[in-house]
Amino acid sequence: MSAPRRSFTRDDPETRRAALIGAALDLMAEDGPQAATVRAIADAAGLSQGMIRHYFSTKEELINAAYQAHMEAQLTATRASLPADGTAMARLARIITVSLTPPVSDPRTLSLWAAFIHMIRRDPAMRATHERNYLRFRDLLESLIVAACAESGRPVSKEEARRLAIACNAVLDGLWLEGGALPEAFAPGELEQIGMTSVSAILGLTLDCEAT
Amino acid sequence: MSAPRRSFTRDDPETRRAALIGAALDLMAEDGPQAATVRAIADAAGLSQGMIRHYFSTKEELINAAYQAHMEAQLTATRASLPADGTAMARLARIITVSLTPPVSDPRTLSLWAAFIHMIRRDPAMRATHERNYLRFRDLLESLIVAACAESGRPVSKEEARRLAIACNAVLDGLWLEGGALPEAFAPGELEQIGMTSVSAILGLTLDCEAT
DNA sequence: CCGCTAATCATACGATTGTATAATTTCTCG
DNA sequence: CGAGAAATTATACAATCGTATGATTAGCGG
Repeated sequence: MSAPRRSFTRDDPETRRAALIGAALDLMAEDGPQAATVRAIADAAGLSQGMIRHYFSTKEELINAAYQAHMEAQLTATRASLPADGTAMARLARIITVSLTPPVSDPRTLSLWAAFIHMIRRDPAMRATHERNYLRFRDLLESLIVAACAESGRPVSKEEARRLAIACNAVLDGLWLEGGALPEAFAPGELEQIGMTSVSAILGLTLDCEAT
Repeated sequence: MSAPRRSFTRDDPETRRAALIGAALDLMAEDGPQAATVRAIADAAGLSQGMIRHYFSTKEELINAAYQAHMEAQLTATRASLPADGTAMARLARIITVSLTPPVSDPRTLSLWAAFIHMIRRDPAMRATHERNYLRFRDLLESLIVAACAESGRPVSKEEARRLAIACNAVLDGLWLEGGALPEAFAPGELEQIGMTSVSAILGLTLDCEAT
């Protein structure tokens, strides 16, 4: 006589995949990549460990899907937060704020990014995903920069736009990195303010910190 | 009748520790933290796996020592590359170049940093090591900024110096990160040039790219 | 309402992990 | 030059890893 097998309900494959992906991301963000074992992931998703290989042909495939989902969500959230109307300057200011506040900028996101770096370096598919999303964000930033500069009567050349986008992106990345690694080393709002004035200085503009 | 045990020579404890640390760093940089198993580390160091627990009370202690050694080496190398004489502006320009070229800025270093980041978050000892080294570099940068600004007749307040140091450090970190993650996405010397002009813009100075 | 299919659970398996311990070799010192 | 201490190797061990497989149950079509 053995213990009864626990009951369960069937669910949509898409829902199950999303649950597994979410659990994997949570574990990697919280305790690093080595914490995301098949048992821990299944447990966190409230499923048995067999489900991972039922919905993904291998654990690595699940991790790849998780990375893709994470990057997609970040970029989509950033895009959605930008006001459709208003000045280009306001939109530029807004993307700076969004990039330097949770959920884009926080220890969890930084930890997650670090967890994926090695896979990015080795796996060509993940590398392609990374490059695509990085360039998409930088292009978005570059378009905002070009528009903001034009708005204030300072048109920039193509090469200059590229350099400015790389520079401003670096400021955001650097502040994002430092804020994520040492959250309490900075006063609330300090990183956003520094980001705002630094981008202003680099572009030769005056961004309003109050801009939404 | 069994195979003869392989011969060995005794060595200085410091040399052995350095060999194990170096092997651990190599493995983590190349294939990620999960590749740095006790067997792989000992193998790469040309020793048997027992040596790890003979020289370190646990594997985690070895990893901590490796992180400390890595950070120390980076900061020391950066410091050593700065000219003792010359203008403060030249020294500032120099630290930008050093921070954005190998061996400080390359995929290996980025990979290594990523491997350590989640340990930094969880382990208080590693967190302290990180915070100490990060602030030491930022203080160095800040002192150079203050000196360079004073040199050009623009004294800065204490609070302004802190903000400028954070901003310039962010530029360097961001370019370091992007260059490490996508090395071939940038032309040779491009990141250094962008770093130089960005820092110049943030500080309101004119740094010479030719400065040694 | 019943049986069939597939989703789900449970468990097993070999490989690998960090750690512990025993067996050996090297070197130092009287 | 020979014995004792320390360094080093080799092996064992329990835990855990990703994967594989078989048993069971939920939900749907007849």
